[in-house]
Amino acid sequence: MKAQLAGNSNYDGIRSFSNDSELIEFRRKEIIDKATRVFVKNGFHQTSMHHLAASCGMSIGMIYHYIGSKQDILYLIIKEAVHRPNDWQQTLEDNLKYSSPTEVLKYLIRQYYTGVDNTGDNTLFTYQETKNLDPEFRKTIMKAAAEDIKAIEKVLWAGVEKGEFKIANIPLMAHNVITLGHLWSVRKWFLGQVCTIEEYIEEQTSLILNSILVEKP
Amino acid sequence: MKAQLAGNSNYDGIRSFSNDSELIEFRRKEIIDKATRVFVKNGFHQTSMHHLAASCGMSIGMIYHYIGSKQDILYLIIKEAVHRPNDWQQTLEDNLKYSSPTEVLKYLIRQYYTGVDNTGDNTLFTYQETKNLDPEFRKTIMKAAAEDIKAIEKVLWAGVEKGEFKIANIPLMAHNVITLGHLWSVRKWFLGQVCTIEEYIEEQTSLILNSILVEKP
Amino acid sequence: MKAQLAGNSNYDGIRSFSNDSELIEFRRKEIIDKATRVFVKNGFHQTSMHHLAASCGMSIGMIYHYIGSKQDILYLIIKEAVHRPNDWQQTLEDNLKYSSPTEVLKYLIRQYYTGVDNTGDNTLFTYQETKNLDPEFRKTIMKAAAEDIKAIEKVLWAGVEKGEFKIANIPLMAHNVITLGHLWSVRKWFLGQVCTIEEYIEEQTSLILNSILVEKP
Amino acid sequence: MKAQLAGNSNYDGIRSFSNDSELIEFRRKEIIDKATRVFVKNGFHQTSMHHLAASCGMSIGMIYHYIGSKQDILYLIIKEAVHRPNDWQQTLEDNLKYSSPTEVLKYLIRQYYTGVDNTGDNTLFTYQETKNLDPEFRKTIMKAAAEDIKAIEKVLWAGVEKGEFKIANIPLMAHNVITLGHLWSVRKWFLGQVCTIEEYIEEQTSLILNSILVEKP
DNA sequence: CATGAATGAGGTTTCATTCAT
DNA sequence: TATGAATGAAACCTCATTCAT
Repeated sequence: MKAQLAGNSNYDGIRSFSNDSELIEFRRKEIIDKATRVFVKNGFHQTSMHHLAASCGMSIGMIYHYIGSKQDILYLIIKEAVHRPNDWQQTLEDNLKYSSPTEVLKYLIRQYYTGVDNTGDNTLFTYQETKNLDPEFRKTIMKAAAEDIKAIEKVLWAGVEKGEFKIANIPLMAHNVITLGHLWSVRKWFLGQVCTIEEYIEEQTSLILNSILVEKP
Repeated sequence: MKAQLAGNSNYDGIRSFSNDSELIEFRRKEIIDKATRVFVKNGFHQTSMHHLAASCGMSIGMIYHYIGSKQDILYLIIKEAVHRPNDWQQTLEDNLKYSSPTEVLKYLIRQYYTGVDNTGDNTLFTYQETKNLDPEFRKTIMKAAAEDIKAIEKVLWAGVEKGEFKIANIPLMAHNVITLGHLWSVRKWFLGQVCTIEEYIEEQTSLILNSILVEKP
Repeated sequence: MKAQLAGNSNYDGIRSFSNDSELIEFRRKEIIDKATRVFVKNGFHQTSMHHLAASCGMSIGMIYHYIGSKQDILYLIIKEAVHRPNDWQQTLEDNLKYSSPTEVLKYLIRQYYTGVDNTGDNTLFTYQETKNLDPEFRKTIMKAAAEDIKAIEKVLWAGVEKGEFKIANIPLMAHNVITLGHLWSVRKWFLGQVCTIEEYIEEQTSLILNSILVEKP
Repeated sequence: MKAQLAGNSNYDGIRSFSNDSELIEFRRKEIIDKATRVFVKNGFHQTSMHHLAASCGMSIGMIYHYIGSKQDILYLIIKEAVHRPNDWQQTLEDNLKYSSPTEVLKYLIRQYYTGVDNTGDNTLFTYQETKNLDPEFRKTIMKAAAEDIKAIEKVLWAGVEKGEFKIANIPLMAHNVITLGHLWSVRKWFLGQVCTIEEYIEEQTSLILNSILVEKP
């Protein structure tokens, strides 16, 4: 394994001084995980790299071996938060073949809301800090967010076509499905007092279905 | 030995160097109004006092005559944003005497959502920056937010008692009423593409009513 | 004198946070003067802003009120070093009307070399640090340097036209006139041991005249 | 208690971790050659060891096996640049026995200037970076530079003694011979536009001879 | 009352050098 | 012998706040 223009490589669009992509991925995961916790707790701007390094149990220099800038960390955190719940999109098509849109929607809501609950405060963080990203990064994030909504729209369309749903504004309703999930994270400080995540999923599912089902339950 | 440390009074919990409370209120309003616009546009941390002073058409020194710190400005902005839509709370009791809960709820939703729309990006700002407040300030803000929900709960209770509504979890539903209003501000970047504020109010009103009305429309 | 978009102004192509152009000029002169001495002594990269501020008897923040970056200081120093000896260019045309090119050339050499001697180590500094400038700045400096040579070319041309001089390559000879002046500064560590500036001027003048005069002295 | 601190020998005044002097010399040559190119292009301070290692096709650790510090590399580069054109000094004595001082001087100028042209930007680099050396190193370099001038002085003296030359200040004239050679490198950006190295040698040779020859050509 | 020049601690980031592998 | 991950001091620069005028 020769020359390779050592150092100053570029992994996943973000500068690194290592060429060992496995190590990069490993260290970045470490950094992102810790940074998420610290940033969510104290805020992005309030957390200094000094403090972050201490929290990571790394030296400052080490962080900058695997990451280009503080901004990049923010980007990676938000990107992960936005992309993680997307896994369900892949199985969506399959599900629609074998189950009724109503069942698929119920299933998706449960999957997505559970995902949001599991990511802890990441979703809240995304809501709060996306605006601090460079425009280019912000665009990427918003596109990813729009895709979530697109996926829900597909299910709603399927339901309308099969005569199960009646919906005035499909994109708006899809948006409601997604953002009512986010709200669990954003307003946990209040909602946690009035219900569990299970109850929340139940209630919000019925809120939505009540509004779109042709044959009311 | 001088008589007294000149200025340095305390108005509304925030330091000022003036003793003329009318002037303090006047200047603070000026500052808050301009600061809201600038902070919402550029973010709290990204805006320097230098930039803020320029945007206010004031000197830095002048701002510090009427305000104790940059944090104080943030607090005053958020306090205003949270309190402004609360006006409707006062007329709520009266309305319930003369109209059906359904009508009152419809009216409140329209009032509240229109208020959110009018405050521009303030609601979004509050979502993003509340965490930057000192804990003491943050508590005050969250209490005010909880009061909004309490007010909606009253209407829902009234509806349940009169047999118009059937609601599994009243606080959760009240929360939905309020936060679906906030979403218009927080997700305007997406929602603005699929509907107007009028349509949004209509759709969300029917979403909620569909779910709670005993006699479906 | 109203608004004026306080702060963050731009004076002479370089950022400043003051709007008082007289003060800017005064402070910048202070900074440049001290910085020249320190940079010449210790080198540009070896001198920290901390050290520079101490040498200026200012705080770091104060320097950054009147200057955009460390680079800007370098630029201003070099610009001054290049522009200062240029004063003679203006009187050049007049001189050529009333005196013989030979006399004018003698006079110019004396003026220019004396100027170089007076600027102390600035010329040396310019030779050493121009490459550290941003390309844009470097271009400006090199253009200014080329103008010096152009001015000397004029005199040589006049001499050739009047039949006083015979020169194979005028730009090269003009270049020699200028750079032999610079050499006094660049190699003072050696030349200072073998002659005074007066003798240097005398010897180099005769070196040049010997080579170009049609009637050898 | 280990036998000896492994490696850590000292070759040519500069630390190395190897004891194989042939290998040291081989590696150092590699390093110096590449470093010269990179430092000349980007500047000493602007080039990181990271970048240098990449340019050398070596690891950082390997460089530090054969060299004590970044400074040491600078010293070795400059030392080489100063010493390389010195080869002619050895044949100088012989030449003076069989040829006239005028011919020897002509020959030396051609040799020296051609040498400067061949070393590319090394001479310029030496001009710019010598000051960055530690005082001790700098002294060594300046002594070597003074020797060049001494060598030229010998030829001039010989010419004066034989009645071929008439020179007011021999060290100054010797200095001119050398530094007019350096100028080709330092001011190539300008001179390259007005003549070739061949023309430059011709013109400068006649500039000098015109001034010192007793019998003008 | 009003100004904005001045401060300097603390922010992010770089990079020469070391050392475990 | 050879590597490059890891370190952390120190660099440049920002900005909330003060205070003399």
